[in-house]
Amino acid sequence: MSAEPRTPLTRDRVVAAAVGRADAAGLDGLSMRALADELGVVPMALYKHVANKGALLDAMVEALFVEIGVRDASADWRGWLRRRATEVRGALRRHPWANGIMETRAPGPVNLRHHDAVLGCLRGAGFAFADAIHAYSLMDAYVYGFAAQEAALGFARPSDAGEAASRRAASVPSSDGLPHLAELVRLLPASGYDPDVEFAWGLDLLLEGLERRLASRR
Amino acid sequence: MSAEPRTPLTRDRVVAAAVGRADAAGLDGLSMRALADELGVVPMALYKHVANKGALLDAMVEALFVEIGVRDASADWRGWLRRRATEVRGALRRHPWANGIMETRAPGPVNLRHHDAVLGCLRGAGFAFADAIHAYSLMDAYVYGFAAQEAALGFARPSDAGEAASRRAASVPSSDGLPHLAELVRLLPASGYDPDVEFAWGLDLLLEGLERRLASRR
DNA sequence: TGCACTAAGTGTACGCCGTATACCGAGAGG
DNA sequence: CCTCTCGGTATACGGCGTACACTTAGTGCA
Repeated sequence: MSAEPRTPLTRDRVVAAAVGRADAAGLDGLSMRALADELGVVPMALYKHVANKGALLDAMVEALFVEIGVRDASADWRGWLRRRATEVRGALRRHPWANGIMETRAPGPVNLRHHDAVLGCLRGAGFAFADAIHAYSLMDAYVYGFAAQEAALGFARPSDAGEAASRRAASVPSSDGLPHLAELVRLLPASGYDPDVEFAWGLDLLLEGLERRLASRR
Repeated sequence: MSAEPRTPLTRDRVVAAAVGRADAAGLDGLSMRALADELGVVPMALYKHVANKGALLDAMVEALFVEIGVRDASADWRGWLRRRATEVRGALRRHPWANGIMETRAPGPVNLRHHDAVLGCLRGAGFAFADAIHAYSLMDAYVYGFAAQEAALGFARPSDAGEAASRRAASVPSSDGLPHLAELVRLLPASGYDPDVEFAWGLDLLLEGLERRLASRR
Protein backbone atom coordinates (compact mmCIF):
# COMPACT_ATOMS: atom_id res chain seq x y z
CA MET A 1 0.00 0.00 0.00
CA SER A 2 3.05 2.25 0.05
CA ALA A 3 3.60 4.79 -2.68
CA GLU A 4 4.78 3.08 -5.85
CA PRO A 5 7.80 4.71 -7.43
CA ARG A 6 5.68 6.48 -10.11
CA THR A 7 7.32 6.92 -13.49
CA PRO A 8 9.15 10.24 -13.46
CA LEU A 9 7.84 13.28 -15.23
CA THR A 10 9.34 14.19 -18.58
CA ARG A 11 8.80 17.05 -20.91
CA ASP A 12 7.48 14.58 -23.45
CA ARG A 13 5.11 13.02 -20.94
CA VAL A 14 3.80 16.44 -20.02
CA VAL A 15 3.25 17.42 -23.65
CA ALA A 16 1.60 14.11 -24.50
CA ALA A 17 -0.76 14.38 -21.55
CA ALA A 18 -1.56 17.95 -22.53
CA VAL A 19 -2.43 16.85 -26.06
CA GLY A 20 -4.63 14.10 -24.70
CA ARG A 21 -6.42 16.40 -22.37
CA ALA A 22 -6.93 19.05 -25.07
CA ASP A 23 -8.30 16.36 -27.39
CA ALA A 24 -10.83 15.37 -24.76
CA ALA A 25 -11.71 18.71 -23.18
CA GLY A 26 -10.64 21.35 -25.65
CA LEU A 27 -8.13 24.11 -25.12
CA ASP A 28 -10.30 25.70 -22.45
CA GLY A 29 -10.35 22.45 -20.55
CA LEU A 30 -6.58 22.35 -20.48
CA SER A 31 -5.34 24.02 -17.32
CA MET A 32 -1.99 23.52 -15.72
CA ARG A 33 -3.75 22.40 -12.56
CA ALA A 34 -5.94 19.81 -14.24
CA LEU A 35 -3.00 18.58 -16.27
CA ALA A 36 -0.87 18.19 -13.15
CA ASP A 37 -3.71 16.35 -11.47
CA GLU A 38 -3.91 13.93 -14.36
CA LEU A 39 -0.19 13.28 -14.04
CA GLY A 40 -0.51 12.73 -10.29
CA VAL A 41 1.67 15.69 -9.52
CA VAL A 42 1.38 19.14 -8.01
CA PRO A 43 0.81 21.98 -10.53
CA MET A 44 4.16 23.66 -10.04
CA ALA A 45 5.98 20.44 -10.91
CA LEU A 46 5.09 21.03 -14.56
CA TYR A 47 7.17 24.18 -14.56
CA LYS A 48 10.31 22.12 -14.13
CA HIS A 49 9.71 20.77 -17.63
CA VAL A 50 7.93 23.61 -19.43
CA ALA A 51 8.70 27.29 -19.00
CA ASN A 52 5.04 28.28 -18.90
CA LYS A 53 1.72 27.53 -20.54
CA GLY A 54 2.68 29.35 -23.72
CA ALA A 55 5.72 27.14 -24.15
CA LEU A 56 3.51 24.11 -23.54
CA LEU A 57 1.21 25.19 -26.37
CA ASP A 58 4.23 25.70 -28.61
CA ALA A 59 5.33 22.18 -27.83
CA MET A 60 1.88 20.77 -28.46
CA VAL A 61 1.77 22.31 -31.93
CA GLU A 62 5.22 21.00 -32.64
CA ALA A 63 4.09 17.54 -31.50
CA LEU A 64 1.28 17.77 -33.99
CA PHE A 65 3.72 18.50 -36.81
CA VAL A 66 5.73 15.51 -35.71
CA GLU A 67 2.58 13.41 -35.90
CA ILE A 68 1.91 14.67 -39.41
CA GLY A 69 5.47 14.00 -40.48
CA VAL A 70 7.45 15.46 -43.32
CA ARG A 71 6.91 13.72 -46.60
CA ASP A 72 9.74 12.98 -49.02
CA ALA A 73 9.88 14.98 -52.20
CA SER A 74 8.13 13.58 -55.23
CA ALA A 75 7.97 14.34 -58.92
CA ASP A 76 4.20 14.46 -58.72
CA TRP A 77 3.85 17.83 -57.02
CA ARG A 78 0.06 17.86 -57.23
CA GLY A 79 -0.20 14.49 -55.55
CA TRP A 80 2.34 15.55 -52.96
CA LEU A 81 0.44 18.69 -52.09
CA ARG A 82 -2.86 16.86 -52.04
CA ARG A 83 -1.58 14.23 -49.66
CA ARG A 84 -0.05 16.82 -47.42
CA ALA A 85 -3.21 18.92 -47.33
CA THR A 86 -5.29 15.86 -46.55
CA GLU A 87 -2.99 14.86 -43.75
CA VAL A 88 -2.96 18.28 -42.16
CA ARG A 89 -6.71 18.43 -42.29
CA GLY A 90 -6.90 14.96 -40.76
CA ALA A 91 -4.62 15.99 -37.93
CA LEU A 92 -6.71 19.07 -37.23
CA ARG A 93 -9.80 16.92 -37.16
CA ARG A 94 -8.25 14.59 -34.62
CA HIS A 95 -6.98 17.57 -32.61
CA PRO A 96 -9.51 20.37 -33.03
CA TRP A 97 -7.88 22.43 -30.30
CA ALA A 98 -5.01 23.13 -32.68
CA ASN A 99 -7.19 25.07 -35.07
CA GLY A 100 -6.63 28.51 -33.68
CA ILE A 101 -2.99 28.10 -32.80
CA MET A 102 -1.22 26.20 -35.59
CA GLU A 103 0.07 29.41 -37.09
CA THR A 104 0.26 31.63 -34.05
CA ARG A 105 2.61 29.69 -31.82
CA ALA A 106 6.39 29.91 -32.07
CA PRO A 107 7.38 27.31 -34.67
CA GLY A 108 9.57 24.37 -33.71
CA PRO A 109 12.12 22.65 -35.93
CA VAL A 110 9.77 20.05 -37.41
CA ASN A 111 7.24 22.78 -38.13
CA LEU A 112 9.90 24.66 -40.03
CA ARG A 113 11.05 21.58 -41.92
CA HIS A 114 7.46 21.19 -42.93
CA HIS A 115 7.29 24.68 -44.35
CA ASP A 116 10.58 24.15 -46.06
CA ALA A 117 9.38 20.94 -47.67
CA VAL A 118 6.24 22.58 -49.06
CA LEU A 119 8.23 25.46 -50.44
CA GLY A 120 10.70 22.97 -51.87
CA CYS A 121 7.91 21.02 -53.56
CA LEU A 122 6.59 24.16 -55.22
CA ARG A 123 9.99 25.41 -56.35
CA GLY A 124 10.77 21.93 -57.62
CA ALA A 125 7.53 21.94 -59.59
CA GLY A 126 8.74 25.02 -61.40
CA PHE A 127 7.06 27.86 -59.56
CA ALA A 128 9.08 31.06 -59.45
CA PHE A 129 9.97 32.44 -56.06
CA ALA A 130 7.05 34.86 -55.79
CA ASP A 131 4.53 32.39 -57.20
CA ALA A 132 5.68 29.69 -54.83
CA ILE A 133 4.93 32.01 -51.93
CA HIS A 134 1.53 32.84 -53.36
CA ALA A 135 0.75 29.18 -53.86
CA TYR A 136 1.93 28.32 -50.39
CA SER A 137 -0.17 31.02 -48.81
CA LEU A 138 -3.19 29.91 -50.80
CA MET A 139 -2.88 26.26 -49.86
CA ASP A 140 -2.35 26.94 -46.18
CA ALA A 141 -5.18 29.43 -46.04
CA TYR A 142 -7.51 26.87 -47.54
CA VAL A 143 -6.46 23.94 -45.42
CA TYR A 144 -6.48 25.82 -42.13
CA GLY A 145 -9.60 27.72 -43.07
CA PHE A 146 -11.45 24.58 -44.01
CA ALA A 147 -10.38 22.79 -40.85
CA ALA A 148 -11.49 25.71 -38.72
CA GLN A 149 -14.84 25.75 -40.50
CA GLU A 150 -15.23 22.06 -39.90
CA ALA A 151 -14.39 22.38 -36.22
CA ALA A 152 -16.76 25.32 -35.84
CA LEU A 153 -19.69 23.54 -37.42
CA GLY A 154 -18.90 20.59 -35.26
CA PHE A 155 -20.05 17.48 -37.02
CA ALA A 156 -18.02 14.60 -38.28
CA ARG A 157 -20.38 12.21 -40.00
CA PRO A 158 -22.34 13.13 -43.11
CA SER A 159 -25.58 12.22 -41.40
CA ASP A 160 -24.89 14.75 -38.69
CA ALA A 161 -24.74 17.63 -41.12
CA GLY A 162 -28.47 18.00 -41.41
CA GLU A 163 -28.88 17.84 -37.68
CA ALA A 164 -26.26 20.52 -37.21
CA ALA A 165 -27.92 22.71 -39.81
CA SER A 166 -31.28 22.47 -38.11
CA ARG A 167 -29.76 23.14 -34.72
CA ARG A 168 -28.23 26.33 -36.04
CA ALA A 169 -31.45 27.29 -37.72
CA ALA A 170 -33.46 26.61 -34.59
CA SER A 171 -31.31 28.98 -32.57
CA VAL A 172 -32.48 31.88 -34.69
CA PRO A 173 -35.84 33.57 -34.30
CA SER A 174 -37.10 33.22 -37.84
CA SER A 175 -35.82 32.35 -41.25
CA ASP A 176 -38.05 34.92 -42.94
CA GLY A 177 -36.16 36.69 -45.64
CA LEU A 178 -33.50 34.00 -45.71
CA PRO A 179 -34.72 31.84 -48.58
CA HIS A 180 -31.40 30.26 -49.44
CA LEU A 181 -30.52 29.42 -45.88
CA ALA A 182 -33.98 27.91 -45.50
CA GLU A 183 -33.38 25.85 -48.61
CA LEU A 184 -30.09 24.69 -47.18
CA VAL A 185 -31.68 23.54 -43.95
CA ARG A 186 -34.40 21.77 -45.92
CA LEU A 187 -32.21 20.01 -48.46
CA LEU A 188 -28.94 19.36 -46.69
CA PRO A 189 -30.07 16.43 -44.52
CA ALA A 190 -31.07 14.42 -47.57
CA SER A 191 -28.19 15.55 -49.77
CA GLY A 192 -25.67 13.10 -48.34
CA TYR A 193 -23.31 15.90 -47.46
CA ASP A 194 -19.82 14.57 -46.89
CA PRO A 195 -17.06 16.82 -45.53
CA ASP A 196 -14.42 14.69 -47.26
CA VAL A 197 -16.03 15.38 -50.60
CA GLU A 198 -16.34 19.02 -49.70
CA PHE A 199 -12.67 19.27 -48.86
CA ALA A 200 -11.60 17.44 -52.01
CA TRP A 201 -13.80 19.64 -54.20
CA GLY A 202 -12.01 22.77 -53.10
CA LEU A 203 -8.61 21.12 -53.09
CA ASP A 204 -9.03 19.94 -56.67
CA LEU A 205 -10.07 23.39 -57.76
CA LEU A 206 -7.01 24.87 -56.11
CA LEU A 207 -4.55 22.39 -57.57
CA GLU A 208 -6.04 22.78 -61.04
CA GLY A 209 -5.68 26.52 -60.71
CA LEU A 210 -2.08 26.20 -59.61
CA GLU A 211 -1.27 23.98 -62.55
CA ARG A 212 -2.75 26.54 -64.93
CA ARG A 213 -0.67 29.30 -63.37
CA LEU A 214 2.39 27.13 -63.71
CA ALA A 215 1.67 26.36 -67.34
CA SER A 216 0.98 29.95 -68.27
CA ARG A 217 4.22 31.18 -66.75
CA ARG A 218 6.32 28.84 -68.74
CA MET B 1 -17.05 68.80 -8.60
CA SER B 2 -20.15 66.70 -8.07
CA ALA B 3 -20.70 63.56 -10.11
CA GLU B 4 -21.86 64.43 -13.59
CA PRO B 5 -24.93 62.52 -14.76
CA ARG B 6 -22.87 60.08 -16.88
CA THR B 7 -24.52 58.80 -20.05
CA PRO B 8 -26.32 55.60 -19.18
CA LEU B 9 -25.03 52.20 -20.11
CA THR B 10 -26.55 50.49 -23.12
CA ARG B 11 -26.02 47.13 -24.66
CA ASP B 12 -24.74 48.89 -27.75
CA ARG B 13 -22.35 51.02 -25.72
CA VAL B 14 -21.04 47.94 -23.97
CA VAL B 15 -20.50 46.09 -27.24
CA ALA B 16 -18.87 49.09 -28.91
CA ALA B 17 -16.50 49.56 -25.99
CA ALA B 18 -15.68 45.86 -26.05
CA VAL B 19 -14.84 46.04 -29.76
CA GLY B 20 -12.67 49.06 -29.13
CA ARG B 21 -10.83 47.41 -26.31
CA ALA B 22 -10.34 44.17 -28.27
CA ASP B 23 -9.00 46.19 -31.20
CA ALA B 24 -6.47 47.82 -28.92
CA ALA B 25 -5.55 45.01 -26.57
CA GLY B 26 -6.61 41.80 -28.28
CA LEU B 27 -9.12 39.26 -27.04
CA ASP B 28 -6.93 38.40 -24.08
CA GLY B 29 -6.89 42.02 -23.05
CA LEU B 30 -10.66 42.14 -23.00
CA SER B 31 -11.86 41.31 -19.52
CA MET B 32 -15.22 42.19 -18.05
CA ARG B 33 -13.45 44.06 -15.30
CA ALA B 34 -11.25 46.15 -17.57
CA LEU B 35 -14.22 46.84 -19.84
CA ALA B 36 -16.33 47.98 -16.91
CA ASP B 37 -13.48 50.20 -15.77
CA GLU B 38 -13.31 51.82 -19.17
CA LEU B 39 -17.02 52.52 -19.01
CA GLY B 40 -16.70 53.97 -15.51
CA VAL B 41 -18.85 51.30 -14.01
CA VAL B 42 -18.56 48.34 -11.70
CA PRO B 43 -17.99 44.95 -13.43
CA MET B 44 -21.34 43.47 -12.52
CA ALA B 45 -23.15 46.36 -14.14
CA LEU B 46 -22.31 44.90 -17.53
CA TYR B 47 -24.36 41.85 -16.74
CA LYS B 48 -27.52 43.95 -16.81
CA HIS B 49 -26.93 44.36 -20.55
CA VAL B 50 -25.15 41.16 -21.57
CA ALA B 51 -25.90 37.70 -20.24
CA ASN B 52 -22.23 36.77 -19.91
CA LYS B 53 -18.93 37.10 -21.69
CA GLY B 54 -19.92 34.55 -24.31
CA ALA B 55 -22.96 36.57 -25.27
CA LEU B 56 -20.76 39.64 -25.45
CA LEU B 57 -18.47 37.89 -27.92
CA ASP B 58 -21.50 36.83 -29.95
CA ALA B 59 -22.61 40.44 -30.08
CA MET B 60 -19.15 41.64 -31.07
CA VAL B 61 -19.07 39.27 -34.02
CA GLU B 62 -22.53 40.37 -35.03
CA ALA B 63 -21.40 43.99 -34.80
CA LEU B 64 -18.60 43.15 -37.17
CA PHE B 65 -21.06 41.73 -39.70
CA VAL B 66 -23.08 44.91 -39.36
CA GLU B 67 -19.93 46.90 -40.09
CA ILE B 68 -19.28 44.79 -43.18
CA GLY B 69 -22.85 45.18 -44.37
CA VAL B 70 -24.84 43.03 -46.73
CA ARG B 71 -24.31 43.90 -50.35
CA ASP B 72 -27.16 44.02 -52.86
CA ALA B 73 -27.32 41.29 -55.43
CA SER B 74 -25.58 41.88 -58.74
CA ALA B 75 -25.47 40.22 -62.12
CA ASP B 76 -21.68 40.15 -61.91
CA TRP B 77 -21.31 37.33 -59.43
CA ARG B 78 -17.54 37.24 -59.65
CA GLY B 79 -17.28 40.93 -58.87
CA TRP B 80 -19.80 40.54 -56.08
CA LEU B 81 -17.87 37.72 -54.46
CA ARG B 82 -14.58 39.51 -54.90
CA ARG B 83 -15.86 42.65 -53.24
CA ARG B 84 -17.36 40.71 -50.40
CA ALA B 85 -14.20 38.70 -49.81
CA THR B 86 -12.12 41.86 -49.84
CA GLU B 87 -14.42 43.54 -47.37
CA VAL B 88 -14.42 40.61 -44.98
CA ARG B 89 -10.66 40.45 -45.08
CA GLY B 90 -10.49 44.18 -44.48
CA ALA B 91 -12.74 43.89 -41.46
CA LEU B 92 -10.63 41.08 -40.03
CA ARG B 93 -7.56 43.18 -40.52
CA ARG B 94 -9.10 46.08 -38.65
CA HIS B 95 -10.34 43.71 -35.93
CA PRO B 96 -7.81 40.90 -35.65
CA TRP B 97 -9.42 39.59 -32.48
CA ALA B 98 -12.30 38.31 -34.59
CA ASN B 99 -10.12 35.82 -36.41
CA GLY B 100 -10.68 32.84 -34.23
CA ILE B 101 -14.30 33.46 -33.45
CA MET B 102 -16.11 34.59 -36.61
CA GLU B 103 -17.42 31.11 -37.25
CA THR B 104 -17.56 29.72 -33.75
CA ARG B 105 -19.91 32.19 -32.05
CA ALA B 106 -23.70 31.88 -32.22
CA PRO B 107 -24.71 33.73 -35.38
CA GLY B 108 -26.88 36.82 -35.19
CA PRO B 109 -29.46 37.94 -37.75
CA VAL B 110 -27.11 40.07 -39.85
CA ASN B 111 -24.59 37.26 -39.87
CA LEU B 112 -27.27 34.96 -41.23
CA ARG B 113 -28.42 37.48 -43.82
CA HIS B 114 -24.83 37.60 -44.90
CA HIS B 115 -24.68 33.87 -45.43
CA ASP B 116 -27.99 33.94 -47.20
CA ALA B 117 -26.79 36.65 -49.56
CA VAL B 118 -23.66 34.72 -50.52
CA LEU B 119 -25.65 31.58 -51.13
CA GLY B 120 -28.12 33.65 -53.13
CA CYS B 121 -25.36 35.10 -55.25
CA LEU B 122 -24.04 31.65 -56.08
CA ARG B 123 -27.44 30.15 -56.84
CA GLY B 124 -28.22 33.22 -58.94
CA ALA B 125 -25.00 32.70 -60.85
CA GLY B 126 -26.25 29.26 -61.81
CA PHE B 127 -24.53 26.97 -59.35
CA ALA B 128 -26.54 23.91 -58.42
CA PHE B 129 -27.41 23.41 -54.79
CA ALA B 130 -24.48 21.15 -53.94
CA ASP B 131 -21.97 23.17 -55.93
CA ALA B 132 -23.13 26.38 -54.31
CA ILE B 133 -22.35 24.87 -50.93
CA HIS B 134 -18.97 23.70 -52.13
CA ALA B 135 -18.18 27.11 -53.54
CA TYR B 136 -19.33 28.80 -50.38
CA SER B 137 -17.24 26.59 -48.18
CA LEU B 138 -14.23 27.17 -50.40
CA MET B 139 -14.55 30.94 -50.42
CA ASP B 140 -15.04 31.21 -46.68
CA ALA B 141 -12.22 28.84 -45.94
CA TYR B 142 -9.89 30.94 -48.05
CA VAL B 143 -10.95 34.32 -46.72
CA TYR B 144 -10.89 33.33 -43.07
CA GLY B 145 -7.78 31.24 -43.53
CA PHE B 146 -5.94 34.04 -45.24
CA ALA B 147 -6.99 36.57 -42.64
CA ALA B 148 -5.86 34.28 -39.84
CA GLN B 149 -2.53 33.79 -41.56
CA GLU B 150 -2.13 37.51 -41.92
CA ALA B 151 -2.96 38.12 -38.28
CA ALA B 152 -0.58 35.37 -37.17
CA LEU B 153 2.34 36.70 -39.17
CA GLY B 154 1.57 40.10 -37.80
CA PHE B 155 2.71 42.65 -40.29
CA ALA B 156 0.68 45.13 -42.24
CA ARG B 157 3.06 47.00 -44.53
CA PRO B 158 4.99 45.32 -47.31
CA SER B 159 8.24 46.63 -45.89
CA ASP B 160 7.56 44.85 -42.62
CA ALA B 161 7.41 41.45 -44.25
CA GLY B 162 11.13 41.03 -44.45
CA GLU B 163 11.56 42.13 -40.89
CA ALA B 164 8.93 39.64 -39.74
CA ALA B 165 10.58 36.88 -41.72
CA SER B 166 13.96 37.54 -40.15
CA ARG B 167 12.45 37.74 -36.70
CA ARG B 168 10.91 34.31 -37.17
CA ALA B 169 14.12 32.96 -38.57
CA ALA B 170 16.14 34.41 -35.72
CA SER B 171 14.00 32.62 -33.17
CA VAL B 172 15.18 29.29 -34.51
CA PRO B 173 18.53 27.76 -33.73
CA SER B 174 19.77 27.21 -37.26
CA SER B 175 18.47 27.19 -40.78
CA ASP B 176 20.68 24.28 -41.78
CA GLY B 177 18.77 21.88 -43.93
CA LEU B 178 16.11 24.45 -44.65
CA PRO B 179 17.32 25.85 -47.96
CA HIS B 180 13.99 27.16 -49.18
CA LEU B 181 13.14 28.87 -45.94
CA ALA B 182 16.58 30.41 -45.96
CA GLU B 183 15.96 31.62 -49.48
CA LEU B 184 12.69 33.11 -48.38
CA VAL B 185 14.30 35.03 -45.55
CA ARG B 186 17.00 36.23 -47.90
CA LEU B 187 14.79 37.30 -50.79
CA LEU B 188 11.52 38.38 -49.21
CA PRO B 189 12.66 41.76 -47.86
CA ALA B 190 13.64 42.95 -51.32
CA SER B 191 10.76 41.31 -53.16
CA GLY B 192 8.24 44.05 -52.38
CA TYR B 193 5.89 41.55 -50.81
CA ASP B 194 2.39 42.99 -50.57
CA PRO B 195 -0.36 41.16 -48.68
CA ASP B 196 -3.01 42.79 -50.87
CA VAL B 197 -1.40 41.30 -53.95
CA GLU B 198 -1.08 37.99 -52.17
CA PHE B 199 -4.75 37.96 -51.28
CA ALA B 200 -5.83 38.94 -54.77
CA TRP B 201 -3.65 36.25 -56.35
CA GLY B 202 -5.44 33.50 -54.50
CA LEU B 203 -8.82 35.12 -54.87
CA ASP B 204 -8.43 35.37 -58.64
CA LEU B 205 -7.40 31.75 -58.83
CA LEU B 206 -10.45 30.74 -56.85
CA LEU B 207 -12.92 32.75 -58.86
CA GLU B 208 -11.43 31.53 -62.10
CA GLY B 209 -11.80 27.97 -60.88
CA LEU B 210 -15.38 28.56 -59.86
CA GLU B 211 -16.19 29.98 -63.27
CA ARG B 212 -14.76 26.89 -64.91
CA ARG B 213 -16.82 24.62 -62.72
CA LEU B 214 -19.87 26.63 -63.58
CA ALA B 215 -19.15 26.47 -67.29
CA SER B 216 -18.49 22.74 -67.30
CA ARG B 217 -21.74 21.94 -65.52
CA ARG B 218 -23.84 23.74 -68.05
C1' DT C 1 -49.94 62.47 -2.86
C1' DG C 2 -48.34 58.19 -1.80
C1' DC C 3 -46.88 53.65 -2.78
C1' DA C 4 -45.57 49.44 -4.90
C1' DC C 5 -42.92 47.86 -8.61
C1' DT C 6 -39.15 47.69 -11.79
C1' DA C 7 -34.69 48.27 -13.71
C1' DA C 8 -29.94 49.97 -13.35
C1' DG C 9 -25.96 50.01 -10.79
C1' DT C 10 -23.25 48.35 -6.48
C1' DG C 11 -20.60 45.36 -3.06
C1' DT C 12 -19.09 41.23 -1.62
C1' DA C 13 -17.64 36.76 -2.21
C1' DC C 14 -16.45 32.17 -4.44
C1' DG C 15 -13.83 29.18 -7.09
C1' DC C 16 -11.12 28.97 -10.84
C1' DC C 17 -6.68 30.33 -13.34
C1' DG C 18 -1.27 31.01 -14.22
C1' DT C 19 2.77 31.30 -11.79
C1' DA C 20 6.57 33.63 -8.37
C1' DT C 21 8.98 32.22 -4.54
C1' DA C 22 10.77 29.54 -0.99
C1' DC C 23 11.45 25.10 0.51
C1' DC C 24 12.69 20.00 0.83
C1' DG C 25 14.72 15.42 -0.01
C1' DA C 26 17.42 12.36 -2.75
C1' DG C 27 21.21 11.31 -5.47
C1' DA C 28 25.94 12.66 -7.40
C1' DG C 29 30.77 14.30 -7.26
C1' DG C 30 34.64 15.88 -5.00
C1' DC D 1 31.28 13.92 4.67
C1' DC D 2 29.98 17.82 2.63
C1' DT D 3 28.02 20.44 -0.90
C1' DC D 4 25.56 20.99 -5.10
C1' DT D 5 22.03 20.14 -8.34
C1' DC D 6 17.61 18.73 -9.67
C1' DG D 7 12.77 17.08 -9.44
C1' DG D 8 8.84 17.70 -6.77
C1' DT D 9 6.24 20.42 -3.05
C1' DA D 10 3.70 24.17 -0.34
C1' DT D 11 2.10 28.50 -0.04
C1' DA D 12 0.54 32.63 -1.76
C1' DC D 13 -0.69 36.55 -5.00
C1' DG D 14 -3.27 38.86 -8.30
C1' DG D 15 -6.58 38.39 -11.99
C1' DC D 16 -10.49 36.23 -14.00
C1' DG D 17 -15.91 35.30 -14.74
C1' DT D 18 -19.91 35.66 -12.31
C1' DA D 19 -23.67 34.28 -8.46
C1' DC D 20 -26.20 36.65 -5.09
C1' DA D 21 -27.96 40.08 -2.22
C1' DC D 22 -28.29 45.04 -1.76
C1' DT D 23 -29.46 49.98 -2.81
C1' DT D 24 -31.33 53.57 -5.36
C1' DA D 25 -33.77 56.14 -8.89
C1' DG D 26 -37.46 56.38 -11.61
C1' DT D 27 -42.40 55.07 -13.17
C1' DG D 28 -47.33 53.87 -13.23
C1' DC D 29 -51.30 53.77 -10.77
C1' DA D 30 -54.58 54.29 -6.66
